[in-house]
Amino acid sequence: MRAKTLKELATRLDISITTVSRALAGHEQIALKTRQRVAEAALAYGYVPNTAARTLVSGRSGFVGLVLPIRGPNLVDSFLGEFVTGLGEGLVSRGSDLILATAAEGQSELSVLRHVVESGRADGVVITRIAEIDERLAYLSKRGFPFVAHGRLLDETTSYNWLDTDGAYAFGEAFEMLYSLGHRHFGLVTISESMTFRHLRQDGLAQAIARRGDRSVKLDIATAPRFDRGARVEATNRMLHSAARPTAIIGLFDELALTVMEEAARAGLSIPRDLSVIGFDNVVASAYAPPGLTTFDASIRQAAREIAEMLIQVIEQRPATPLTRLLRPALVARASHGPAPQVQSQS
Amino acid sequence: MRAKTLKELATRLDISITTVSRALAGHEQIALKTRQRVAEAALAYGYVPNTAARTLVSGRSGFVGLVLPIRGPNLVDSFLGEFVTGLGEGLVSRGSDLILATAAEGQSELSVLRHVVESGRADGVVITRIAEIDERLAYLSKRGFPFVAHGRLLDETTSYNWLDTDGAYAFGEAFEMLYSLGHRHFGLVTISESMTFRHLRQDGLAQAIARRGDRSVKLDIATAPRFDRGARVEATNRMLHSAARPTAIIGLFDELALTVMEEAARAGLSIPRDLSVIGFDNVVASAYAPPGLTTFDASIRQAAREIAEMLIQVIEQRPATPLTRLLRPALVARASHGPAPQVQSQS
DNA sequence: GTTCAAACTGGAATCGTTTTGGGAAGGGCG
DNA sequence: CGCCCTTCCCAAAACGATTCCAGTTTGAAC
Repeated sequence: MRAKTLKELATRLDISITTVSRALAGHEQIALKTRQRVAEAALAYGYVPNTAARTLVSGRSGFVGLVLPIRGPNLVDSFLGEFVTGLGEGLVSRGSDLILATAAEGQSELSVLRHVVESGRADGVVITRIAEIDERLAYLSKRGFPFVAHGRLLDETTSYNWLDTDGAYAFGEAFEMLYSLGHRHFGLVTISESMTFRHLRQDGLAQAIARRGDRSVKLDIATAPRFDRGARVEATNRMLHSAARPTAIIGLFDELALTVMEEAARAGLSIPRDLSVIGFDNVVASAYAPPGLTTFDASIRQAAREIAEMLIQVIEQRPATPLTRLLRPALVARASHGPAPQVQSQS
Repeated sequence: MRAKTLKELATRLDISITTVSRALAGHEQIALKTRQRVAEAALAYGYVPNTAARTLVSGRSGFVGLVLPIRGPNLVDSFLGEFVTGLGEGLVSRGSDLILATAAEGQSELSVLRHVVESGRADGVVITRIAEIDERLAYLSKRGFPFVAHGRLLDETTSYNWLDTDGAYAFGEAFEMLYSLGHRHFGLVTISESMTFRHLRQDGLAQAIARRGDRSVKLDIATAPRFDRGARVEATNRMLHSAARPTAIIGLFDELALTVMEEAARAGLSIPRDLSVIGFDNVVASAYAPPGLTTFDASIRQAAREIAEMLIQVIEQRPATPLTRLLRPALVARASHGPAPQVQSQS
């Protein structure tokens, strides 16, 4: 069965192609009666305009691209799953669809991005997990191609469209809450890659500690590569089994905090009695991992939905000044934090 | 910056458009020297063919569509995350990309599918989670549009391309293993939706029980809607706290089994001492949930990769007889199963 | 009955690529 | 030197929708 064309529909209606096209587009200049007649016929005949032809002439593809970031064991982890869900929701309401482009083995993410852009497959793209020096961002900016970044550069002079969740704020809050619960010895489980969100969050924590000005506060840091689960577990355990174990551990994001909880349980520690754990993101799994992870809600899905809307706006209106949006994450107090245990080695 | 066209490239090279097009496509009839010259120039100039134009004339979009199934709280759950990952991997190696189409609020999955198909956005589609009476399958078959189903109908007379994991086999094996460990009282946590995989797995279990012919074997079934976590937890707890609790519980898929483990832990039961739990799918999380879920490896990612390859084959070659592939899932023995506890009410 | 604007419709060009059906150089052979 | 056969290249016609620039009708006004 061949696809139905505008021409066929026009022949059936004994009307010119032009008129049919206009009628379907709802132009005022076409008589209302004609428009209705055409609309009915199109529906009955099952006509759907050919995307390629439309794209070719209009220059709009109706697609938004997302290049899947460099892979872990799973390209689509819990974060990305929620993110994609939100994007999809945000886009569908505006009539766009999502292209998921994957980098092949040994192919750089940038080259995939470049291909998506240059081939006109998409009208705009979303990039996530911004690195300190982000070549994707640089390329898109220079190219003048519509995009919205989830996250932002440290350098505030470059201007582009972004949406971010205020990690510095959250980590400051986390410290304050734990401090007021009596904690003085903190642990941070983080990643070795230089993503900007890592810096923002860590700086937020460091600044909060500095603000407090209490010399008795100690901070241990455990680092492991983003996708190396083995190394992460090992780093976590080194921290958990060190002579002076922190009484509160903060994970750079939920996955790390969840690992801490698992390993702590394995080591026979009771949470939150022996150890407080706090994460960031509020991934779905965080609610179910016993005893329930206290975390900050980055409302990933909602954020992605907003990103989709921003991007549509950028595509359609090309605003002169960049759109930026900083979301303030809310604390989700579950059961993984509590007062600091009385430790002998400390006052 | 406007996109680069073939014409511009041809002008630069002082060669006709035709020749450039052919040279890039690697036609034999173009002198090797010319081909190389063109290839170099294209690279240097940064030329990338326009997808829309190419699609229009060739009738191939280079896209494969996946309509996201009816939503739970998350469109992209752990299963779908792995599935999408595999699809992406399988497609990229063949030069295709993935379109993720989402159904808008109140829009049926079928209508989205129909739109994707009729508008020529995709050359083929993948459908997953087949229902007993599946209108998507019916539509695509009738329309003669290339597709591959993940899962299959119960009725074996309809013919189409599918790949499935042998759930009946797995559930039979699960029973046999547990039976030989002394279990006689079984529980099954399942869903209320009539997906075919549910029937296949349940039937596999029922048949294995029947084959054994031991009248002392008992099977309790707890049912809850697929996406209603509250109901699922409740159903699980009814089973766990019933007067005669099963000694072994099988989850229709990992997520259900994981819930059983969580609730069992909450109820103070020790796994596998007090209760054996077995799942199906081998989702990533199953390895990390304490004490490690024994499950069957549906190798979702690998399966999706194969589906991608099958679909490409269907698109390119339109084979006369449908491609079908039944994968045999392997048991992944972790720590959630063991010998049946000595219960007083049983021998 | 003519004129003119308003209301509606149509022809043809356009988007960037692939492909069909030739056509012009170059070289070997008689 | 002329003929034919390769080898290499090109002009033009698709593909299906949008849109510019007119062209035709209709109906009211004079």
